[in-house]
Amino acid sequence: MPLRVYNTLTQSKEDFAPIDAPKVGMYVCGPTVYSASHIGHMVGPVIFDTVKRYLTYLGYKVTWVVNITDVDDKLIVQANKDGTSVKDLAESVTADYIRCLEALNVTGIDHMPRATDNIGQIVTMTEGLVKKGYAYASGGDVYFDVSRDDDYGKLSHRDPEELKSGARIEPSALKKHPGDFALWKGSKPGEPAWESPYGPGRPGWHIECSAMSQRYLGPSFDIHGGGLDLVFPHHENELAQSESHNAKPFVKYWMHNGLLTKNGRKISKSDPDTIVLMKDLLEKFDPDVIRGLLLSSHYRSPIDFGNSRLEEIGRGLKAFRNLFERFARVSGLSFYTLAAPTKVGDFGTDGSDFLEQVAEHRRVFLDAMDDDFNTGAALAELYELVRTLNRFADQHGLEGAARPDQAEPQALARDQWILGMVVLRELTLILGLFEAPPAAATSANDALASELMDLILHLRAELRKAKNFALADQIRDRLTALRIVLEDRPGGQTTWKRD
RNA sequence: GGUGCCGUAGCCAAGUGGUAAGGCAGAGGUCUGCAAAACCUUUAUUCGACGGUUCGAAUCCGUCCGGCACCUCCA
Repeated sequence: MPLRVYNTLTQSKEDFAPIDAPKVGMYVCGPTVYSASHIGHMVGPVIFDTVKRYLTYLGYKVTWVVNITDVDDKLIVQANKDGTSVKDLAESVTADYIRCLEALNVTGIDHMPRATDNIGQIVTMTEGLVKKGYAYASGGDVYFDVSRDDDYGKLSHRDPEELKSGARIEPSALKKHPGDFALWKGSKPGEPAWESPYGPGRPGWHIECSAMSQRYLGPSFDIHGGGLDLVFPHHENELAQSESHNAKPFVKYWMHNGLLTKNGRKISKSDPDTIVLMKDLLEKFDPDVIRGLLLSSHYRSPIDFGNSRLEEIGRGLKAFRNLFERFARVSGLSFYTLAAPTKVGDFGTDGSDFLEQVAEHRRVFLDAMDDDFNTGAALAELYELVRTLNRFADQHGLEGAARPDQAEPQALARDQWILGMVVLRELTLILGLFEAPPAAATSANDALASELMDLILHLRAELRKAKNFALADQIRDRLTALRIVLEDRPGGQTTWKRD
C-alpha cells in the first residue's frame, strides 16, 4: 500500500510522491519565542518528528526545518515587561523550547533558523515582491497586495472579497485592501530595527517563513506543516508571497495538525486557564506518556487534554515497560539497545506460526502508518503485538526455571521470541516511543539502596520459606507504600522496581 | 454571515460500502500461600436523529439536532 497523505490544499488524501525522490523537504512552523513552552507547542513537533521517522523508514532522505520567530511585537512587549532585551528573552525561551523537544524525543529537526539571522533574505524577498508589483510601500511599512494575487485564498478556501466584509481584519489607512498584510514593519524608536530600502524596521510575521524555507529547501518543497490555526492567515500568506515571488508552486503537501483543548476549550495564549506548561508536565509524567497521548489519536483530530488522560495513557503504556523487563529477565538483553531494522524490508517467518502472527501485526501497523500517518491505529496494533509476545512467552514457559531435558526446544522458542521483540523495537522506534529507559529511576539509585533491597528481599524469602506469610506480606505492603513494587515470580524469584 | 471539522460503549479512540480494532475503567476466570505481572472470557444487534440510495450503510446523499475551530495573536 502506498503512503497516502491528506493535503489541506486539495482537501483530499493523495499518494505521496516527492518532487525529487528520495529527497523530501519538510518545513514546520515553530514558535514565537516570548513565553515558556506549553503542551500545545509540542503537538506539531511530535507529529512531524514521527512523520520524518516514518518517511526515513520508507527510505526517503528528509530535511526538516523548524523556524524560530525571535522578533515580533509580542516579544517587544514581553521584554519591556520583564525589563530584559528582546534578544535575551528570545534566547531563554528558545532554550526552554529545545529542552522540551529533547525531552519528548523529537530528534529529527535538521535546521532551526532564527528570523533575525535571515533578515537579508527577507529584505531581498520583500524588494523582489515590490519590484514585481505584488507589494507596495506605505508609511514606512511594506504590504503584500492581495488583489494582485489571483489565486489568493486557495489554501484556506476563502474568497478575498469575503474578507472585506468581515470586519475582523485589522483596518488600516495604510492598506489598500483589508486583507493586505505587512511584509515589513517600520520601527518606532527603541524597537529592534534593521536597515532596509524602506527605512529601519523589522519583518512582518509571514515573510520569514517564505524566506527561510526557500533558503533551506528551495522555492518548491514537499511538506509544509503546522497547526490548523495557522492555515489562515499565516500559511495562506506564506503561499501567496512565495508563489508570487518565485512563480513556482510553493508546497506540494500541506499538512495541518489538530489543536489541543482543555475541558473543551482550545489551549490558547489568550485563555490563560488552559495553558499547561511543559515544565510542569515533565515533572509529573514520563515523556513517553506525553508523546503517547499525542500519538494516540489521528493527528488531524483535536485532543482534549487533561491530567487524567495522561494517567490513563500511562497505565496503558505500562504493559510495554513490563514486557521490556520480562525481556531482560528472559534474554539478559536490554530492549533499549536492541538492534532493529531502520528501513522497511521483508520479514521472514520461517514457517513459524508465532512469527507469522508477528508479521501480521507488523503489516497492519505499517498499513495504518501508510494511511495518512494513522498513529492511533498503529499504536493499537502495538498493543496486540505485546499481547502476542506475552502469550508466546507464557505458553513456552520462557520464564520458568530452565530444565536441562528441554533445553533445546526452549532455546528455539526463545530465539523466535527475541525476533518478535526486535519487530516491536523496530515499530516503536518509528513512533519514537520507548527509545530509552524511563527517565525516572525505576531501580536503585545508589549502591546502598541496592544492597538494602537485596537484604530485605533475602529476609523476606526466608520468611516465605518458613510460611510466615503475614510478615512477608507486611514487608511487601510497607514497600508498596514507599512506591516500591515487589513481584513474586514462579520459581521463587522476587523482582522489585519503583513505581 | 463565510470556511472547515466533529458526534462510535461509563471515558478515550480506530474504522469512509460487506456486517463494530485498541486503550482506560468494570465483571468473571487461569496462575499464585496471598498479591502483582501476564494470559483467557466478558462489557455497543449498534455507530447524534429522521429520511433516501444500495443486495448490503457507522461509512454515500438529504434534512434536522448538538459540539468545536478558523475568519484577530496562537502550535
